[in-house]
Amino acid sequence: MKKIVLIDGNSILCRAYFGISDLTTSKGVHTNGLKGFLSILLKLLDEEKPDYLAVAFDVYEPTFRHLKFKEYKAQRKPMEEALISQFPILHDLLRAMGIFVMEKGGYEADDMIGTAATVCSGKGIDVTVVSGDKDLLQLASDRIKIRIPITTRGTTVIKDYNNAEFAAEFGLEKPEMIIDLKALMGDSSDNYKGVEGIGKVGATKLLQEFGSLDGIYANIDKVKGANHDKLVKGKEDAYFCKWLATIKTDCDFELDLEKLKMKDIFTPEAYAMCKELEFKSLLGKFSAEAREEITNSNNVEEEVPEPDTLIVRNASEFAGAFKALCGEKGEWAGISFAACKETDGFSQEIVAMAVECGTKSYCFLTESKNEESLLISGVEELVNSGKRPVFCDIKEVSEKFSSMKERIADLAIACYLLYPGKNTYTECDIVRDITGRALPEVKEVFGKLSLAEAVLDNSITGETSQKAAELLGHYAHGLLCAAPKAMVQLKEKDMLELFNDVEMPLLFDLREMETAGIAIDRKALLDYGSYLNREIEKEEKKIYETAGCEFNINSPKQLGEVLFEKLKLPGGKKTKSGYSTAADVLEKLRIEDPIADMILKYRELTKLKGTYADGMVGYICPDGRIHTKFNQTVTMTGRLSSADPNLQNIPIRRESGREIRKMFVPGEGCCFVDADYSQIELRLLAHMSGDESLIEAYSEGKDIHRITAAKVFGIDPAEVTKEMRSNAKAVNFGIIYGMSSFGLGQEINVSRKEADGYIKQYFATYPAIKDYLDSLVAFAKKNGYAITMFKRRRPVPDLNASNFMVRQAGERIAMNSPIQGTAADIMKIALINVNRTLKKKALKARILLQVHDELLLEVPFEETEEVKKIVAEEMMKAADLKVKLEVSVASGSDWEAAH
DNA sequence: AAACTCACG
DNA sequence: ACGTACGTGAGTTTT
Repeated sequence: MKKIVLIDGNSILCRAYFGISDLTTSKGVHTNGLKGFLSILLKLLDEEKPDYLAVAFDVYEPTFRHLKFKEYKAQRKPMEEALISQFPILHDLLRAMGIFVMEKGGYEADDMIGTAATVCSGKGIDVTVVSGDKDLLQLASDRIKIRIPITTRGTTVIKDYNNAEFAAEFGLEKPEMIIDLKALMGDSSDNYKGVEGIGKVGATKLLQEFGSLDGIYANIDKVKGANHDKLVKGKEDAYFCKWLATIKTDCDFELDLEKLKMKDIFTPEAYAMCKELEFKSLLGKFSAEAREEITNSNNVEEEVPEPDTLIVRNASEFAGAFKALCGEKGEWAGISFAACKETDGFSQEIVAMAVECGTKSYCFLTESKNEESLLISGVEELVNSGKRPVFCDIKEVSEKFSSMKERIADLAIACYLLYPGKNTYTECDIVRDITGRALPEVKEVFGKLSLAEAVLDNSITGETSQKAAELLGHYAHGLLCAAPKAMVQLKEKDMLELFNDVEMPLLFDLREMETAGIAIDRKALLDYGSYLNREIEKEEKKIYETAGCEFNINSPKQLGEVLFEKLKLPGGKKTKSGYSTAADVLEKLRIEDPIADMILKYRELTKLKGTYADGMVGYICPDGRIHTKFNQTVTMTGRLSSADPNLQNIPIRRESGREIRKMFVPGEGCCFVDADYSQIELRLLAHMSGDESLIEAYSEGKDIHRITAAKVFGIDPAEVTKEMRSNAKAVNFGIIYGMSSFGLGQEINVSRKEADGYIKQYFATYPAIKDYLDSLVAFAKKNGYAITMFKRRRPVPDLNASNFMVRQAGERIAMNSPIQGTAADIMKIALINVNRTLKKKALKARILLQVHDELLLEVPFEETEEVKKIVAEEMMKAADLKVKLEVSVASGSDWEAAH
């Protein structure tokens, strides 16, 4: 049996466009709709594996049904430019993929699909029609399946309809009855009203009784009550809408199935377009041949001619090469390198390094540790001759270059400041974003091999390492070209200080923290792990008994079935693939069934064991310490992130979890000093909004949540109850998050309306805050980005989006980012200054961790008091605000005790 | 690879 | 009628 897929191009592109938040290439081409379209297309092809494929588009002509309806044109909003611009690109992309595009002047996509579907099903071909429009459902039959993708939260689920499924959803017998349904109820998205006063429910009832529109009017006397008059009055509209909604199945065009035959869509042309559109995740799907053809035909114009990279394998020639580089003109030395992991688990060894200055380019390949140090001193020489080395992502080897840290620029970080929110900051990304030049990714050239592995490849021909050296040369060249441009862009955006005085120095401090690592009590961890194991087994047994069956509690799918089907507990669908079993749902089920508590307990225990007890053990290095990575180019707001393992989410809120925290311990002869900002974000809100009453509350050292509660509830601070205070606290948090009444209500378990009252009261109490938050949204709307006190920017998408949800999300981002981001800036400054002071005073204390508003240090006992003072002071004076930045400092013999 | 859940600020 | 707090990373299951 042959199979054909017919796609309604207009409708799917529009759906994708409105379903996915704005996305542009580095050149500003909008691609969100295209991306969504492609992901739907690929998913479909994967599922359907059709023999034939066509995508239909409208070609607008005045003969179109909907245009004949006068109001259509008048009331329908014009399509946005960002959407319109994606149509021609989609056409090109489909052609590049060898996919047949169906379009013919005077025909709507609907009608061509209707016709093609009818013709094909007549020929005994299975038909799948894909559209975002439910009108198409009228075509459904046993041989014609309609699939409607629904994009929510950036992801797409495809809903299928054949005869039976249609009946189940609409309560109507035959799919073609949707025409009459629409005739009666109208279609708001296409802006026609049908019979006034009759909606979905009424229309369905009428059709169930009379079978069709004709049936209703033939028996109009049998219709009683208000509906009778409505129907009589709206008869003309109804038949007009019926005509509008009816899809033609007899268009006059030839369907040449030969042209619709599926071929390989991953062509070289498609590869070129995907690359241009920066659909990186897609590139991997193309074969090597498809990629090859295009890289060869890819000749970009060069501003600076790229010198050939000379490969230097002989250590005795290293010095001469560096000397030659020193003699070149220009401020910058572009440097790319390949490094491989050492056995200690956190160091790296540089095995190859390409350096380009002016017109000379060398790639040094090392054979021993000794040669690595020759490279470092070579770079030092370059710096001494006045050059500034420019790297991409130097942090993990930065300690090797610490003698010249003031001169180094890391373009990965520059690029992060200029374009935060990108997934990666590889040489290729940076060079493309800053200079527009395309370079191949390591992955594209070497596949699974890392760059260092390619360098070290010792096959007889040496071809692989040769290739790696050349690639490094290209990267060094790209960095050299990009460096001055990046600096200009930073200057234009007033971020040079942030770059030079905060982010660049910080990188070296972060590396010191990573290198220091933190000691953990391995035995205690293992003991706790086995204790947890016993508890988990107990809880597991109880759950199986209560449920009356054994199942995988970790599987939300199975758990959902047990809770909501077997045990019939109340709770509807919440996620797209079934029931939600998240903590807040289970929380509400506690009164219904004790199993909810058991599952919560089980989750708590397994989380502790899996992620923390067992999880941490796997990260302990030979030195007995855990060396996390502090990522500096990940978050949208300017915060750091921690990974491998994440030490910024070690439990603290619950007693059982605090046990884990107790196992983080100081090294020999040391204690921990822990310092954290108290309510830094709220204090920043007070400062940045300039709200007098909030500033005053802080300067008088008052309990801010209590004060807020008193003001919001209009009572004396002394009368504030525990519950009122905790609700006010939630309001204060909500403000920082750009709160909605729904979200607040959810959080503190009151109705949306009640929450709305709190918010109104809050803003009445602190009017300057309302004005300030509005001004943040206005700023972002005007400029397209949010900004922190220290000039860090974050693009804010979609403040003009037509989709209400998307727009609201944008507003929350506009309000939250300056606050969260400024707090992050201040902590970074504090961290740098603390470390600087420790070194100046030749103290042995070391910073180990940063947890957003907290610093954890390992301090020799004798330094404790001095370090406590230094940390508190440096943190407090990291920024000069209208309110004092309060810092609480403590010391202790484990992390829990010190906090 | 994506979805879900949950740990932290 | 929609379906919601801001910012992360990791482990498990499902596709």
